[in-house]
Amino acid sequence: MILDSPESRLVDSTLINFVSDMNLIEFPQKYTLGPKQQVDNIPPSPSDQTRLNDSSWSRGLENGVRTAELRAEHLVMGPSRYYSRGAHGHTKSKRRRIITVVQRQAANVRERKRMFSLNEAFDELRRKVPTFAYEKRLSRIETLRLAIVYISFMTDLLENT
DNA sequence: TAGGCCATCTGGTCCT
DNA sequence: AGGACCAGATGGCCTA
Repeated sequence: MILDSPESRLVDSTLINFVSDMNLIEFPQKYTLGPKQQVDNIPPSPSDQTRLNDSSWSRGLENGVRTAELRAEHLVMGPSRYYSRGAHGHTKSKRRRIITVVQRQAANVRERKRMFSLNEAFDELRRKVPTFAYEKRLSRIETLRLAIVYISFMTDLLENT
């Protein structure tokens, strides 16, 4: 967080104390980049333009493909259609929605895009909450909790000035 | 090695 | 009918 004006510097030092005092975040003993950053250098799949900035696209895709292969034996009742198993597998389902493999794949792509936009929002939120530069990347739950505390802190600050 | 975190797939439900 | 949203399941990666 870079702030230039005197007021901003005051707020900035306050924020540093705020972050230091917080018990919410457990600061790591080591501040080195983990091997996960190496994974981030894996080139994106050229076939999917929506995943250009997704760090774990490659391994996730491989994982997903394997998962899909494992489940295909149970879920695919034919060469090109998926059948719903119902809420508990054996109970009678209200509506059985039959979709084609193409529809299932399209739904998977939509879901990936949806999760990607969700993660973009998390990244934006990470940039808004104060952390030390050398701190490890906040997890999603840590980001949410820190944002809650940060908003409460700033609200109190405004009310008391 | 266990646990945390994450990406993805999947099917159910809701909404347009 | 089809898309959005959600939660459960699964497996990989990383760290203590």
